[in-house]
Amino acid sequence: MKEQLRLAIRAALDQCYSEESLNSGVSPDEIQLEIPKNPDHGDFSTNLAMTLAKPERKAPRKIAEVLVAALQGTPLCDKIEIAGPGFINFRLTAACWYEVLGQISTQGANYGRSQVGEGTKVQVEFVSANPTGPLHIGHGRGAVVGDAVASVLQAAGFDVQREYYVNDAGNQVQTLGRSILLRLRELQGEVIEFPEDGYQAPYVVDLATKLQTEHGDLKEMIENEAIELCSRFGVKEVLEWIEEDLKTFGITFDNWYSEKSLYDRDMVDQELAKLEEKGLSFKEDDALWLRTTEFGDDKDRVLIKSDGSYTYFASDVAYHMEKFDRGFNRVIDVWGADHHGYIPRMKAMLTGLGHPPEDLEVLLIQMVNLLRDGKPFIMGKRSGNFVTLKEVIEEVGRDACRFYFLMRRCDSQLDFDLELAKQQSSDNPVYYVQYAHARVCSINNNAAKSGVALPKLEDIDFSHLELAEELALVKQLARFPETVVSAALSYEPHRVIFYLQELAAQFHSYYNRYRVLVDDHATTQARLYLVNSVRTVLENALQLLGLSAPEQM
RNA sequence: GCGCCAGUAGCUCAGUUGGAUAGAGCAACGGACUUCUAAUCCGUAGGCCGAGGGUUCGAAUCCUUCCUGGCGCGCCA
Repeated sequence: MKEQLRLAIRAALDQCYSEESLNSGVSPDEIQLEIPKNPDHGDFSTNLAMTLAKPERKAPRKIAEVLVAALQGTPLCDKIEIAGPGFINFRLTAACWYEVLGQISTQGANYGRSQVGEGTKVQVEFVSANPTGPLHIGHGRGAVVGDAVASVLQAAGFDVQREYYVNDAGNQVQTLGRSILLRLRELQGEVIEFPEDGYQAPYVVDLATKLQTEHGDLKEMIENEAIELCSRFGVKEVLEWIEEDLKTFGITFDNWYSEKSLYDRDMVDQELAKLEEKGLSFKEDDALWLRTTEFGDDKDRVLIKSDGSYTYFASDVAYHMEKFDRGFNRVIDVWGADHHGYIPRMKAMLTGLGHPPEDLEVLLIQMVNLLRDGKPFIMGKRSGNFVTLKEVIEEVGRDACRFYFLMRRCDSQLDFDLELAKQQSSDNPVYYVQYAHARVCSINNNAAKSGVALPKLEDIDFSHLELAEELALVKQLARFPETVVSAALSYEPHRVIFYLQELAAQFHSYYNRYRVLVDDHATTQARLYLVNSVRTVLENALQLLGLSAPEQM
């Protein structure tokens, strides 16, 4: 709808130039068309005349007059007006709007999908929590946002892969192994002194218990081998927990990428060699450094320490280089905001390799402050005092939890109060939206009971949808596809949440004021058709965000 | 000290990427169920968009200097 109008405006502009009623010849790449806040200003509005004022050296309103004259006779519009400092306001014909209902019906579950991504290969890497303990609430936020960003990109026509990077090679994994081994000895009656920096949480004891039944007491093994076995066992077990928790949260990955496999395949050395070849790294004080300062970082960074071991950064560099080797045009990383200091060095690395820095987009997820009755929980894996994601989902519910995380922009902090989330669950916005969907289903049931079948497009007489509220609903439905596109291009899935709330509000209001099933058959059919279009869009949007669309509540 | 993010109604947050009179939910107050589900709707009230300066036809939005809160600044992961 918007695009058709845009084409008409461009044609009019060209016409003005060929008639020499305008002379600058300036043709903007994209004609800005916005939906005015004030409905009196029409369905769409453009500032074109104002942007042309300078090159044309004429008053904006004069230019607008010329453009409007050229636009007369377009079948799309009822009314074209010049307003304010030089806006041109368009009101589209009702017939034009009702075409949207036809589109929704023919496209069904695909309504809202588009091809603006043109199949560009995008990878979204998210969660990627260390496999040393269960996911907590902060991971949950990153998980939901990453998943929703991936979904929204898919809907906009990008070719998306979801990946989880498993840090199964570092010191943390060693620490987990040592912790398990100590707990194992403790189980066998030894008195041990558990170190400060070990994992103190009770789940480590669970892991030790399970290991004992599967592998025995490990008394025959030498210490290093025992730790290695404990590490591998722990990582495997914890990853299963993580995968399971994410699954109950509705999240699955296309690929689990092991850091250890990078070393096993010698990838780290190979990628580092490429950097050396390009003169991007250098040796100093027995260590190997990456020259990131040349590309905007404030310090050069160590890849290989003077003792010969690799830094975490080394495998990260290799990992990201390999992402592009795998053919992704764009790579999106979802990180906790506490890692923001790593962005400059990662971008520097890519720039050095000749990639534009925009090829890597890092979404920073701000912290979640978990509260209960207004009191903060102290988080921290080692202290053992944390609430797992699993517990939160069980307590608050999957849909409410996802909705809550998606409601705010990811770069603002979030207070998550468990008691509040539960207490407010009856007027939690997620139920508000889902209720709208359930209500349409209920109308359908009642229609069926009184023998009214769901009408087909060709049976509808749209002249029976003459109420202002009905037209407004159709306009809101028409906005869904562009909402998805803007959410995708800006990596902001919360836009879809706000869209859903607006659509549900409009529907509830309409529902309260008018009846769908009335005596007049033609009106009933038209309204039934309209509310089912609403239902389709609600369902598509909910599904896009991994939320359920219940038929009754 | 340097850097990143945030600061909008009493609270939690939106604000179409620079547009017209700054919006919603919760909380407060007043109304609406013999009619398709009241998990709903209608109405009232609530603002120095953290502060100052700048950019232009036009700023909550852009540039700058401060203030407040959070998070980073290792040959840790």
